[in-house]
Amino acid sequence: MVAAKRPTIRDVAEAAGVSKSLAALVFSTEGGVSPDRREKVLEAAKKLGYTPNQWARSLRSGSGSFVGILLNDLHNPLLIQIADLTRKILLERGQQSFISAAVITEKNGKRIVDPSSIHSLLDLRPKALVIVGGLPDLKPFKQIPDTIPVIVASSQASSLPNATIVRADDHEALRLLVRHLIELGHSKIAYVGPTDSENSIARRDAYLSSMEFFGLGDLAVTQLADRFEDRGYAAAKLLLQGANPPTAIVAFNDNIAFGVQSAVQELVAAGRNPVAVTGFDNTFVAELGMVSLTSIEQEKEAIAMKIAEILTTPDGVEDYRGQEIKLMPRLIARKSTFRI
Amino acid sequence: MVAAKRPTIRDVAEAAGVSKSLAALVFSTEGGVSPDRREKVLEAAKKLGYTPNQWARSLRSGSGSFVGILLNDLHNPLLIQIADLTRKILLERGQQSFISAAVITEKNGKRIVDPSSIHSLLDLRPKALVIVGGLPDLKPFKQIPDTIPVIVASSQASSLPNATIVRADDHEALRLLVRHLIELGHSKIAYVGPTDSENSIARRDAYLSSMEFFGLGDLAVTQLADRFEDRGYAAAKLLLQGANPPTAIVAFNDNIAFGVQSAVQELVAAGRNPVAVTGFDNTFVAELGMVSLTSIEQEKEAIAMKIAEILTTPDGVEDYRGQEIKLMPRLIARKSTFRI
DNA sequence: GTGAAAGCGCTAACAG
DNA sequence: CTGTTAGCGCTTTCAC
Repeated sequence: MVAAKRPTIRDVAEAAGVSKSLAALVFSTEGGVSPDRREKVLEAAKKLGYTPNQWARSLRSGSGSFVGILLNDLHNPLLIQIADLTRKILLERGQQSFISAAVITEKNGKRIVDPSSIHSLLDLRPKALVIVGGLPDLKPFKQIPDTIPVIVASSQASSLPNATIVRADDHEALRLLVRHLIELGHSKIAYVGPTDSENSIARRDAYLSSMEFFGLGDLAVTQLADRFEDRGYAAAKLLLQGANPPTAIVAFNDNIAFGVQSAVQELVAAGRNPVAVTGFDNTFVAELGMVSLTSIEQEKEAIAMKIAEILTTPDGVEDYRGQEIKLMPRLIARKSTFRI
Repeated sequence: MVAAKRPTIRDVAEAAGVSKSLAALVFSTEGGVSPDRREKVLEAAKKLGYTPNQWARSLRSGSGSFVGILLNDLHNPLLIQIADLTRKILLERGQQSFISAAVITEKNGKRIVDPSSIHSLLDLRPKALVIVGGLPDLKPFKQIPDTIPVIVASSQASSLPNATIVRADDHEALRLLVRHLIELGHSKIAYVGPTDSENSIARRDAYLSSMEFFGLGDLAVTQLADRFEDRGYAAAKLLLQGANPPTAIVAFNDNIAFGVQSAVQELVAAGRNPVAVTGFDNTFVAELGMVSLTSIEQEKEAIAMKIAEILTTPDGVEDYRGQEIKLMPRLIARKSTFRI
């Protein structure tokens, strides 16, 4: 709260005794200005605390020099970590980025999209856009002009045919989970999760085909649950109180798994045998000693690194346009899974 | 990915057969345009999918019509919730907002401030700025010009004398916690937390004065711990393995409390008596059945509501300038605290 | 190498 | 009520 107003290029030019355009040249090009004048301008800029207004810049030049990052769910620690890592790597490589969120999550977990914030970010004219995480429906992003490349992280995006997709291989992840449980002696392995999006349907299908793959197709059971803890809790109760209950439950994500864990914990307190539980995303909560949830690490660093690489390589965005990059997931075993 | 380019006011004007300025008038004022022409313009706008570019608008008019929200830690669920709630209420009241983050949190928890993103948001010329959450040092925000009002949520901000502060009353919160534990029969109540910021020092002091207030001043013990789970774990180990260990531990926040809980859990597994644990912030993790942590609810909705009220009331920002608004916190008792 | 002038998309102060 | 004009902060021809 100090300067009444940011200094403009004009202020700098005046202080340096040159024209506005010359001062501008100093900040936008390498050469073209005589060393002594360049020096003078930089000095004046420093004294005044001048930084170019990048928005005015992108307004004039049609496209800015920054990458826009759009976070689709502030409440999902996985997405936050991917976004933060991406930002950090880009920063290290000298690539400016600007992060924003288009989605407001309500207390009940309903996500409302604010289309004007998508507009707003686009109006800033990013040179590329990174969309982190999925939505039940990615249609709001169809308004993105073809001229700006899009990278989608950790989600499918069939409605965005030109986008580059970087995400973990769900089929491989589910195979890891099912195999892990089988190795621990389980066979009655159930699945709990939503089917409200491309992502969630694909993951459930991956569960089914993994069960099939390991010869357990007949034992496959799926139970619907929205992506929140209490829904996982309810779904698990349903499964475990039914006839022929599973000995292991694979949850769509960590959040749902936490609910499943609560349900299991209650039943154990009532004298029942424990049930193995697995999550997905390996959020920081899964790691907590009190929770200790076996989960799937989506290799957030690798995802972030890949995104940064695409964005900072010449022609990177061109080369990967429309492609889907699947990264190997990793299983993190914790106390929630055990030998039967 | 459809339109090659966003339509401008010119395109609309042309399509409607009027001048650019007349078309502009339709979007910026209520009256001043004849009904039939207004109709024509709106129709053309709809057909072309035109939306005003608000950044060009704020560039020209010196100040935009939106409120900037700056999130200081994407990894703190409390701050996210406050930000999201604020956004939602503002949206309902027709007040545009634009959210961004100036801080990148590294894996080890270190927070690095990207000053250029503060610049960037300021260059957008928000009509007001909401800073959600604190930092070890709020100095990077000193660059905010006096002309734009600042509201700080859930943090102190003595370095920003003109800012309005909306936060929970820490003294009251600590009084609630200590009293709760005393009522459960505890007296050896220790405190674990950092002292790396105004906030954290104030909270520790609030603990000390609460202990004093209840006549337990001689039993007060504080143990330093950075704001991360593993630091809480280590600090708790230290406390509990020392001579005359506490029967209850008050943690600076939920995150640290989770670590404390892990340490307690381990000792219980080894045959020791359980120790009561309390957190602060009532994040969604505290609520999980596996965790069930007694915590302090900062009344996020009340905070968000107050912020929205200040921002949407005429002269609201003026009336509250430089003031600190303390809201009553609420204790949420869960299984982590019990009768001794 | 340097400066003048035009213009990004918009608004605000004018004149018709 | 309508249209013209100038200009936000910047870049980018284009002459000098």
